[in-house]
Amino acid sequence: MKIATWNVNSIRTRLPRLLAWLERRRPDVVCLQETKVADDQFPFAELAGLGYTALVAGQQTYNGVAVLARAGAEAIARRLPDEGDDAQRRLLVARVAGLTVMSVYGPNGQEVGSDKYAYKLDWYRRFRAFLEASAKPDEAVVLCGDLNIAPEDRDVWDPEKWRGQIMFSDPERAAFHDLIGWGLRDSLRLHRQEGGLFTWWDYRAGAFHRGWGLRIDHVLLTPALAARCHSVEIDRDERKGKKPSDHAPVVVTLAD
DNA sequence: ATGGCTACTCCTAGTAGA
Repeated sequence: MKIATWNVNSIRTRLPRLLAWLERRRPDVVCLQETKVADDQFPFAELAGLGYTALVAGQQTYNGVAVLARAGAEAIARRLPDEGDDAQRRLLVARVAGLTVMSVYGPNGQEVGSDKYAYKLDWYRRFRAFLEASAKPDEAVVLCGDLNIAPEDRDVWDPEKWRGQIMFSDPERAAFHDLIGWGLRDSLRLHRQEGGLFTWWDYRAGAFHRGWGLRIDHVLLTPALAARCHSVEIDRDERKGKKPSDHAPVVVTLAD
């Protein structure tokens, strides 16, 4: 079983690449972030053409998450419990093939010390409480998404330059480790220990070409699923070519 | 070559991303 996560940075702009990638990769479940589209404009028909049903929690212009599945899928939650109808769409929880799948788009935070940074830390506090209230570590839970946090020095192209900056500040890293502490494993680190494994590269200054990346997109697994995790791949090729997202997909393979 | 931002909007300038 293949489970993937990809921040597509607009599903409408990325649709040709997304469809080609789905045809080639054939993942069973895909968590998408930054779809940037209202639910009534989501490209359901194009995805159905490849055999995928889509659950969506979208909004116009900003944010927006989705779960694509080749099997039947049921939405469990589309926002945090304390949020209203006007909430930023950053969370979709689904039941798919006996798994609880969470597509998460963590807030960016803009700059350490800003209002958005405070929102980011508060969002993670509230998400952590939701996780604890709605799931158990001995269940089959897959937390996928663009968390906008690089957990460790080896996840950043230049740790000294990034230390204390947005996505790499100590409180953000603590928020990530607090998720791990609930009972999740960082799937990539089950298999790969080296640095330089990045999932995001800035569009500017030829960052991809120069290897200036961060690992901020993650697939976290509860122990029962970690034991079934064969491999984790970052599809760097999706960052190449015409009109790429600034994020690459991450694909996890689980034994059946 | 993997290339020097991109995508959005009550759209041509301002905001957000990370």
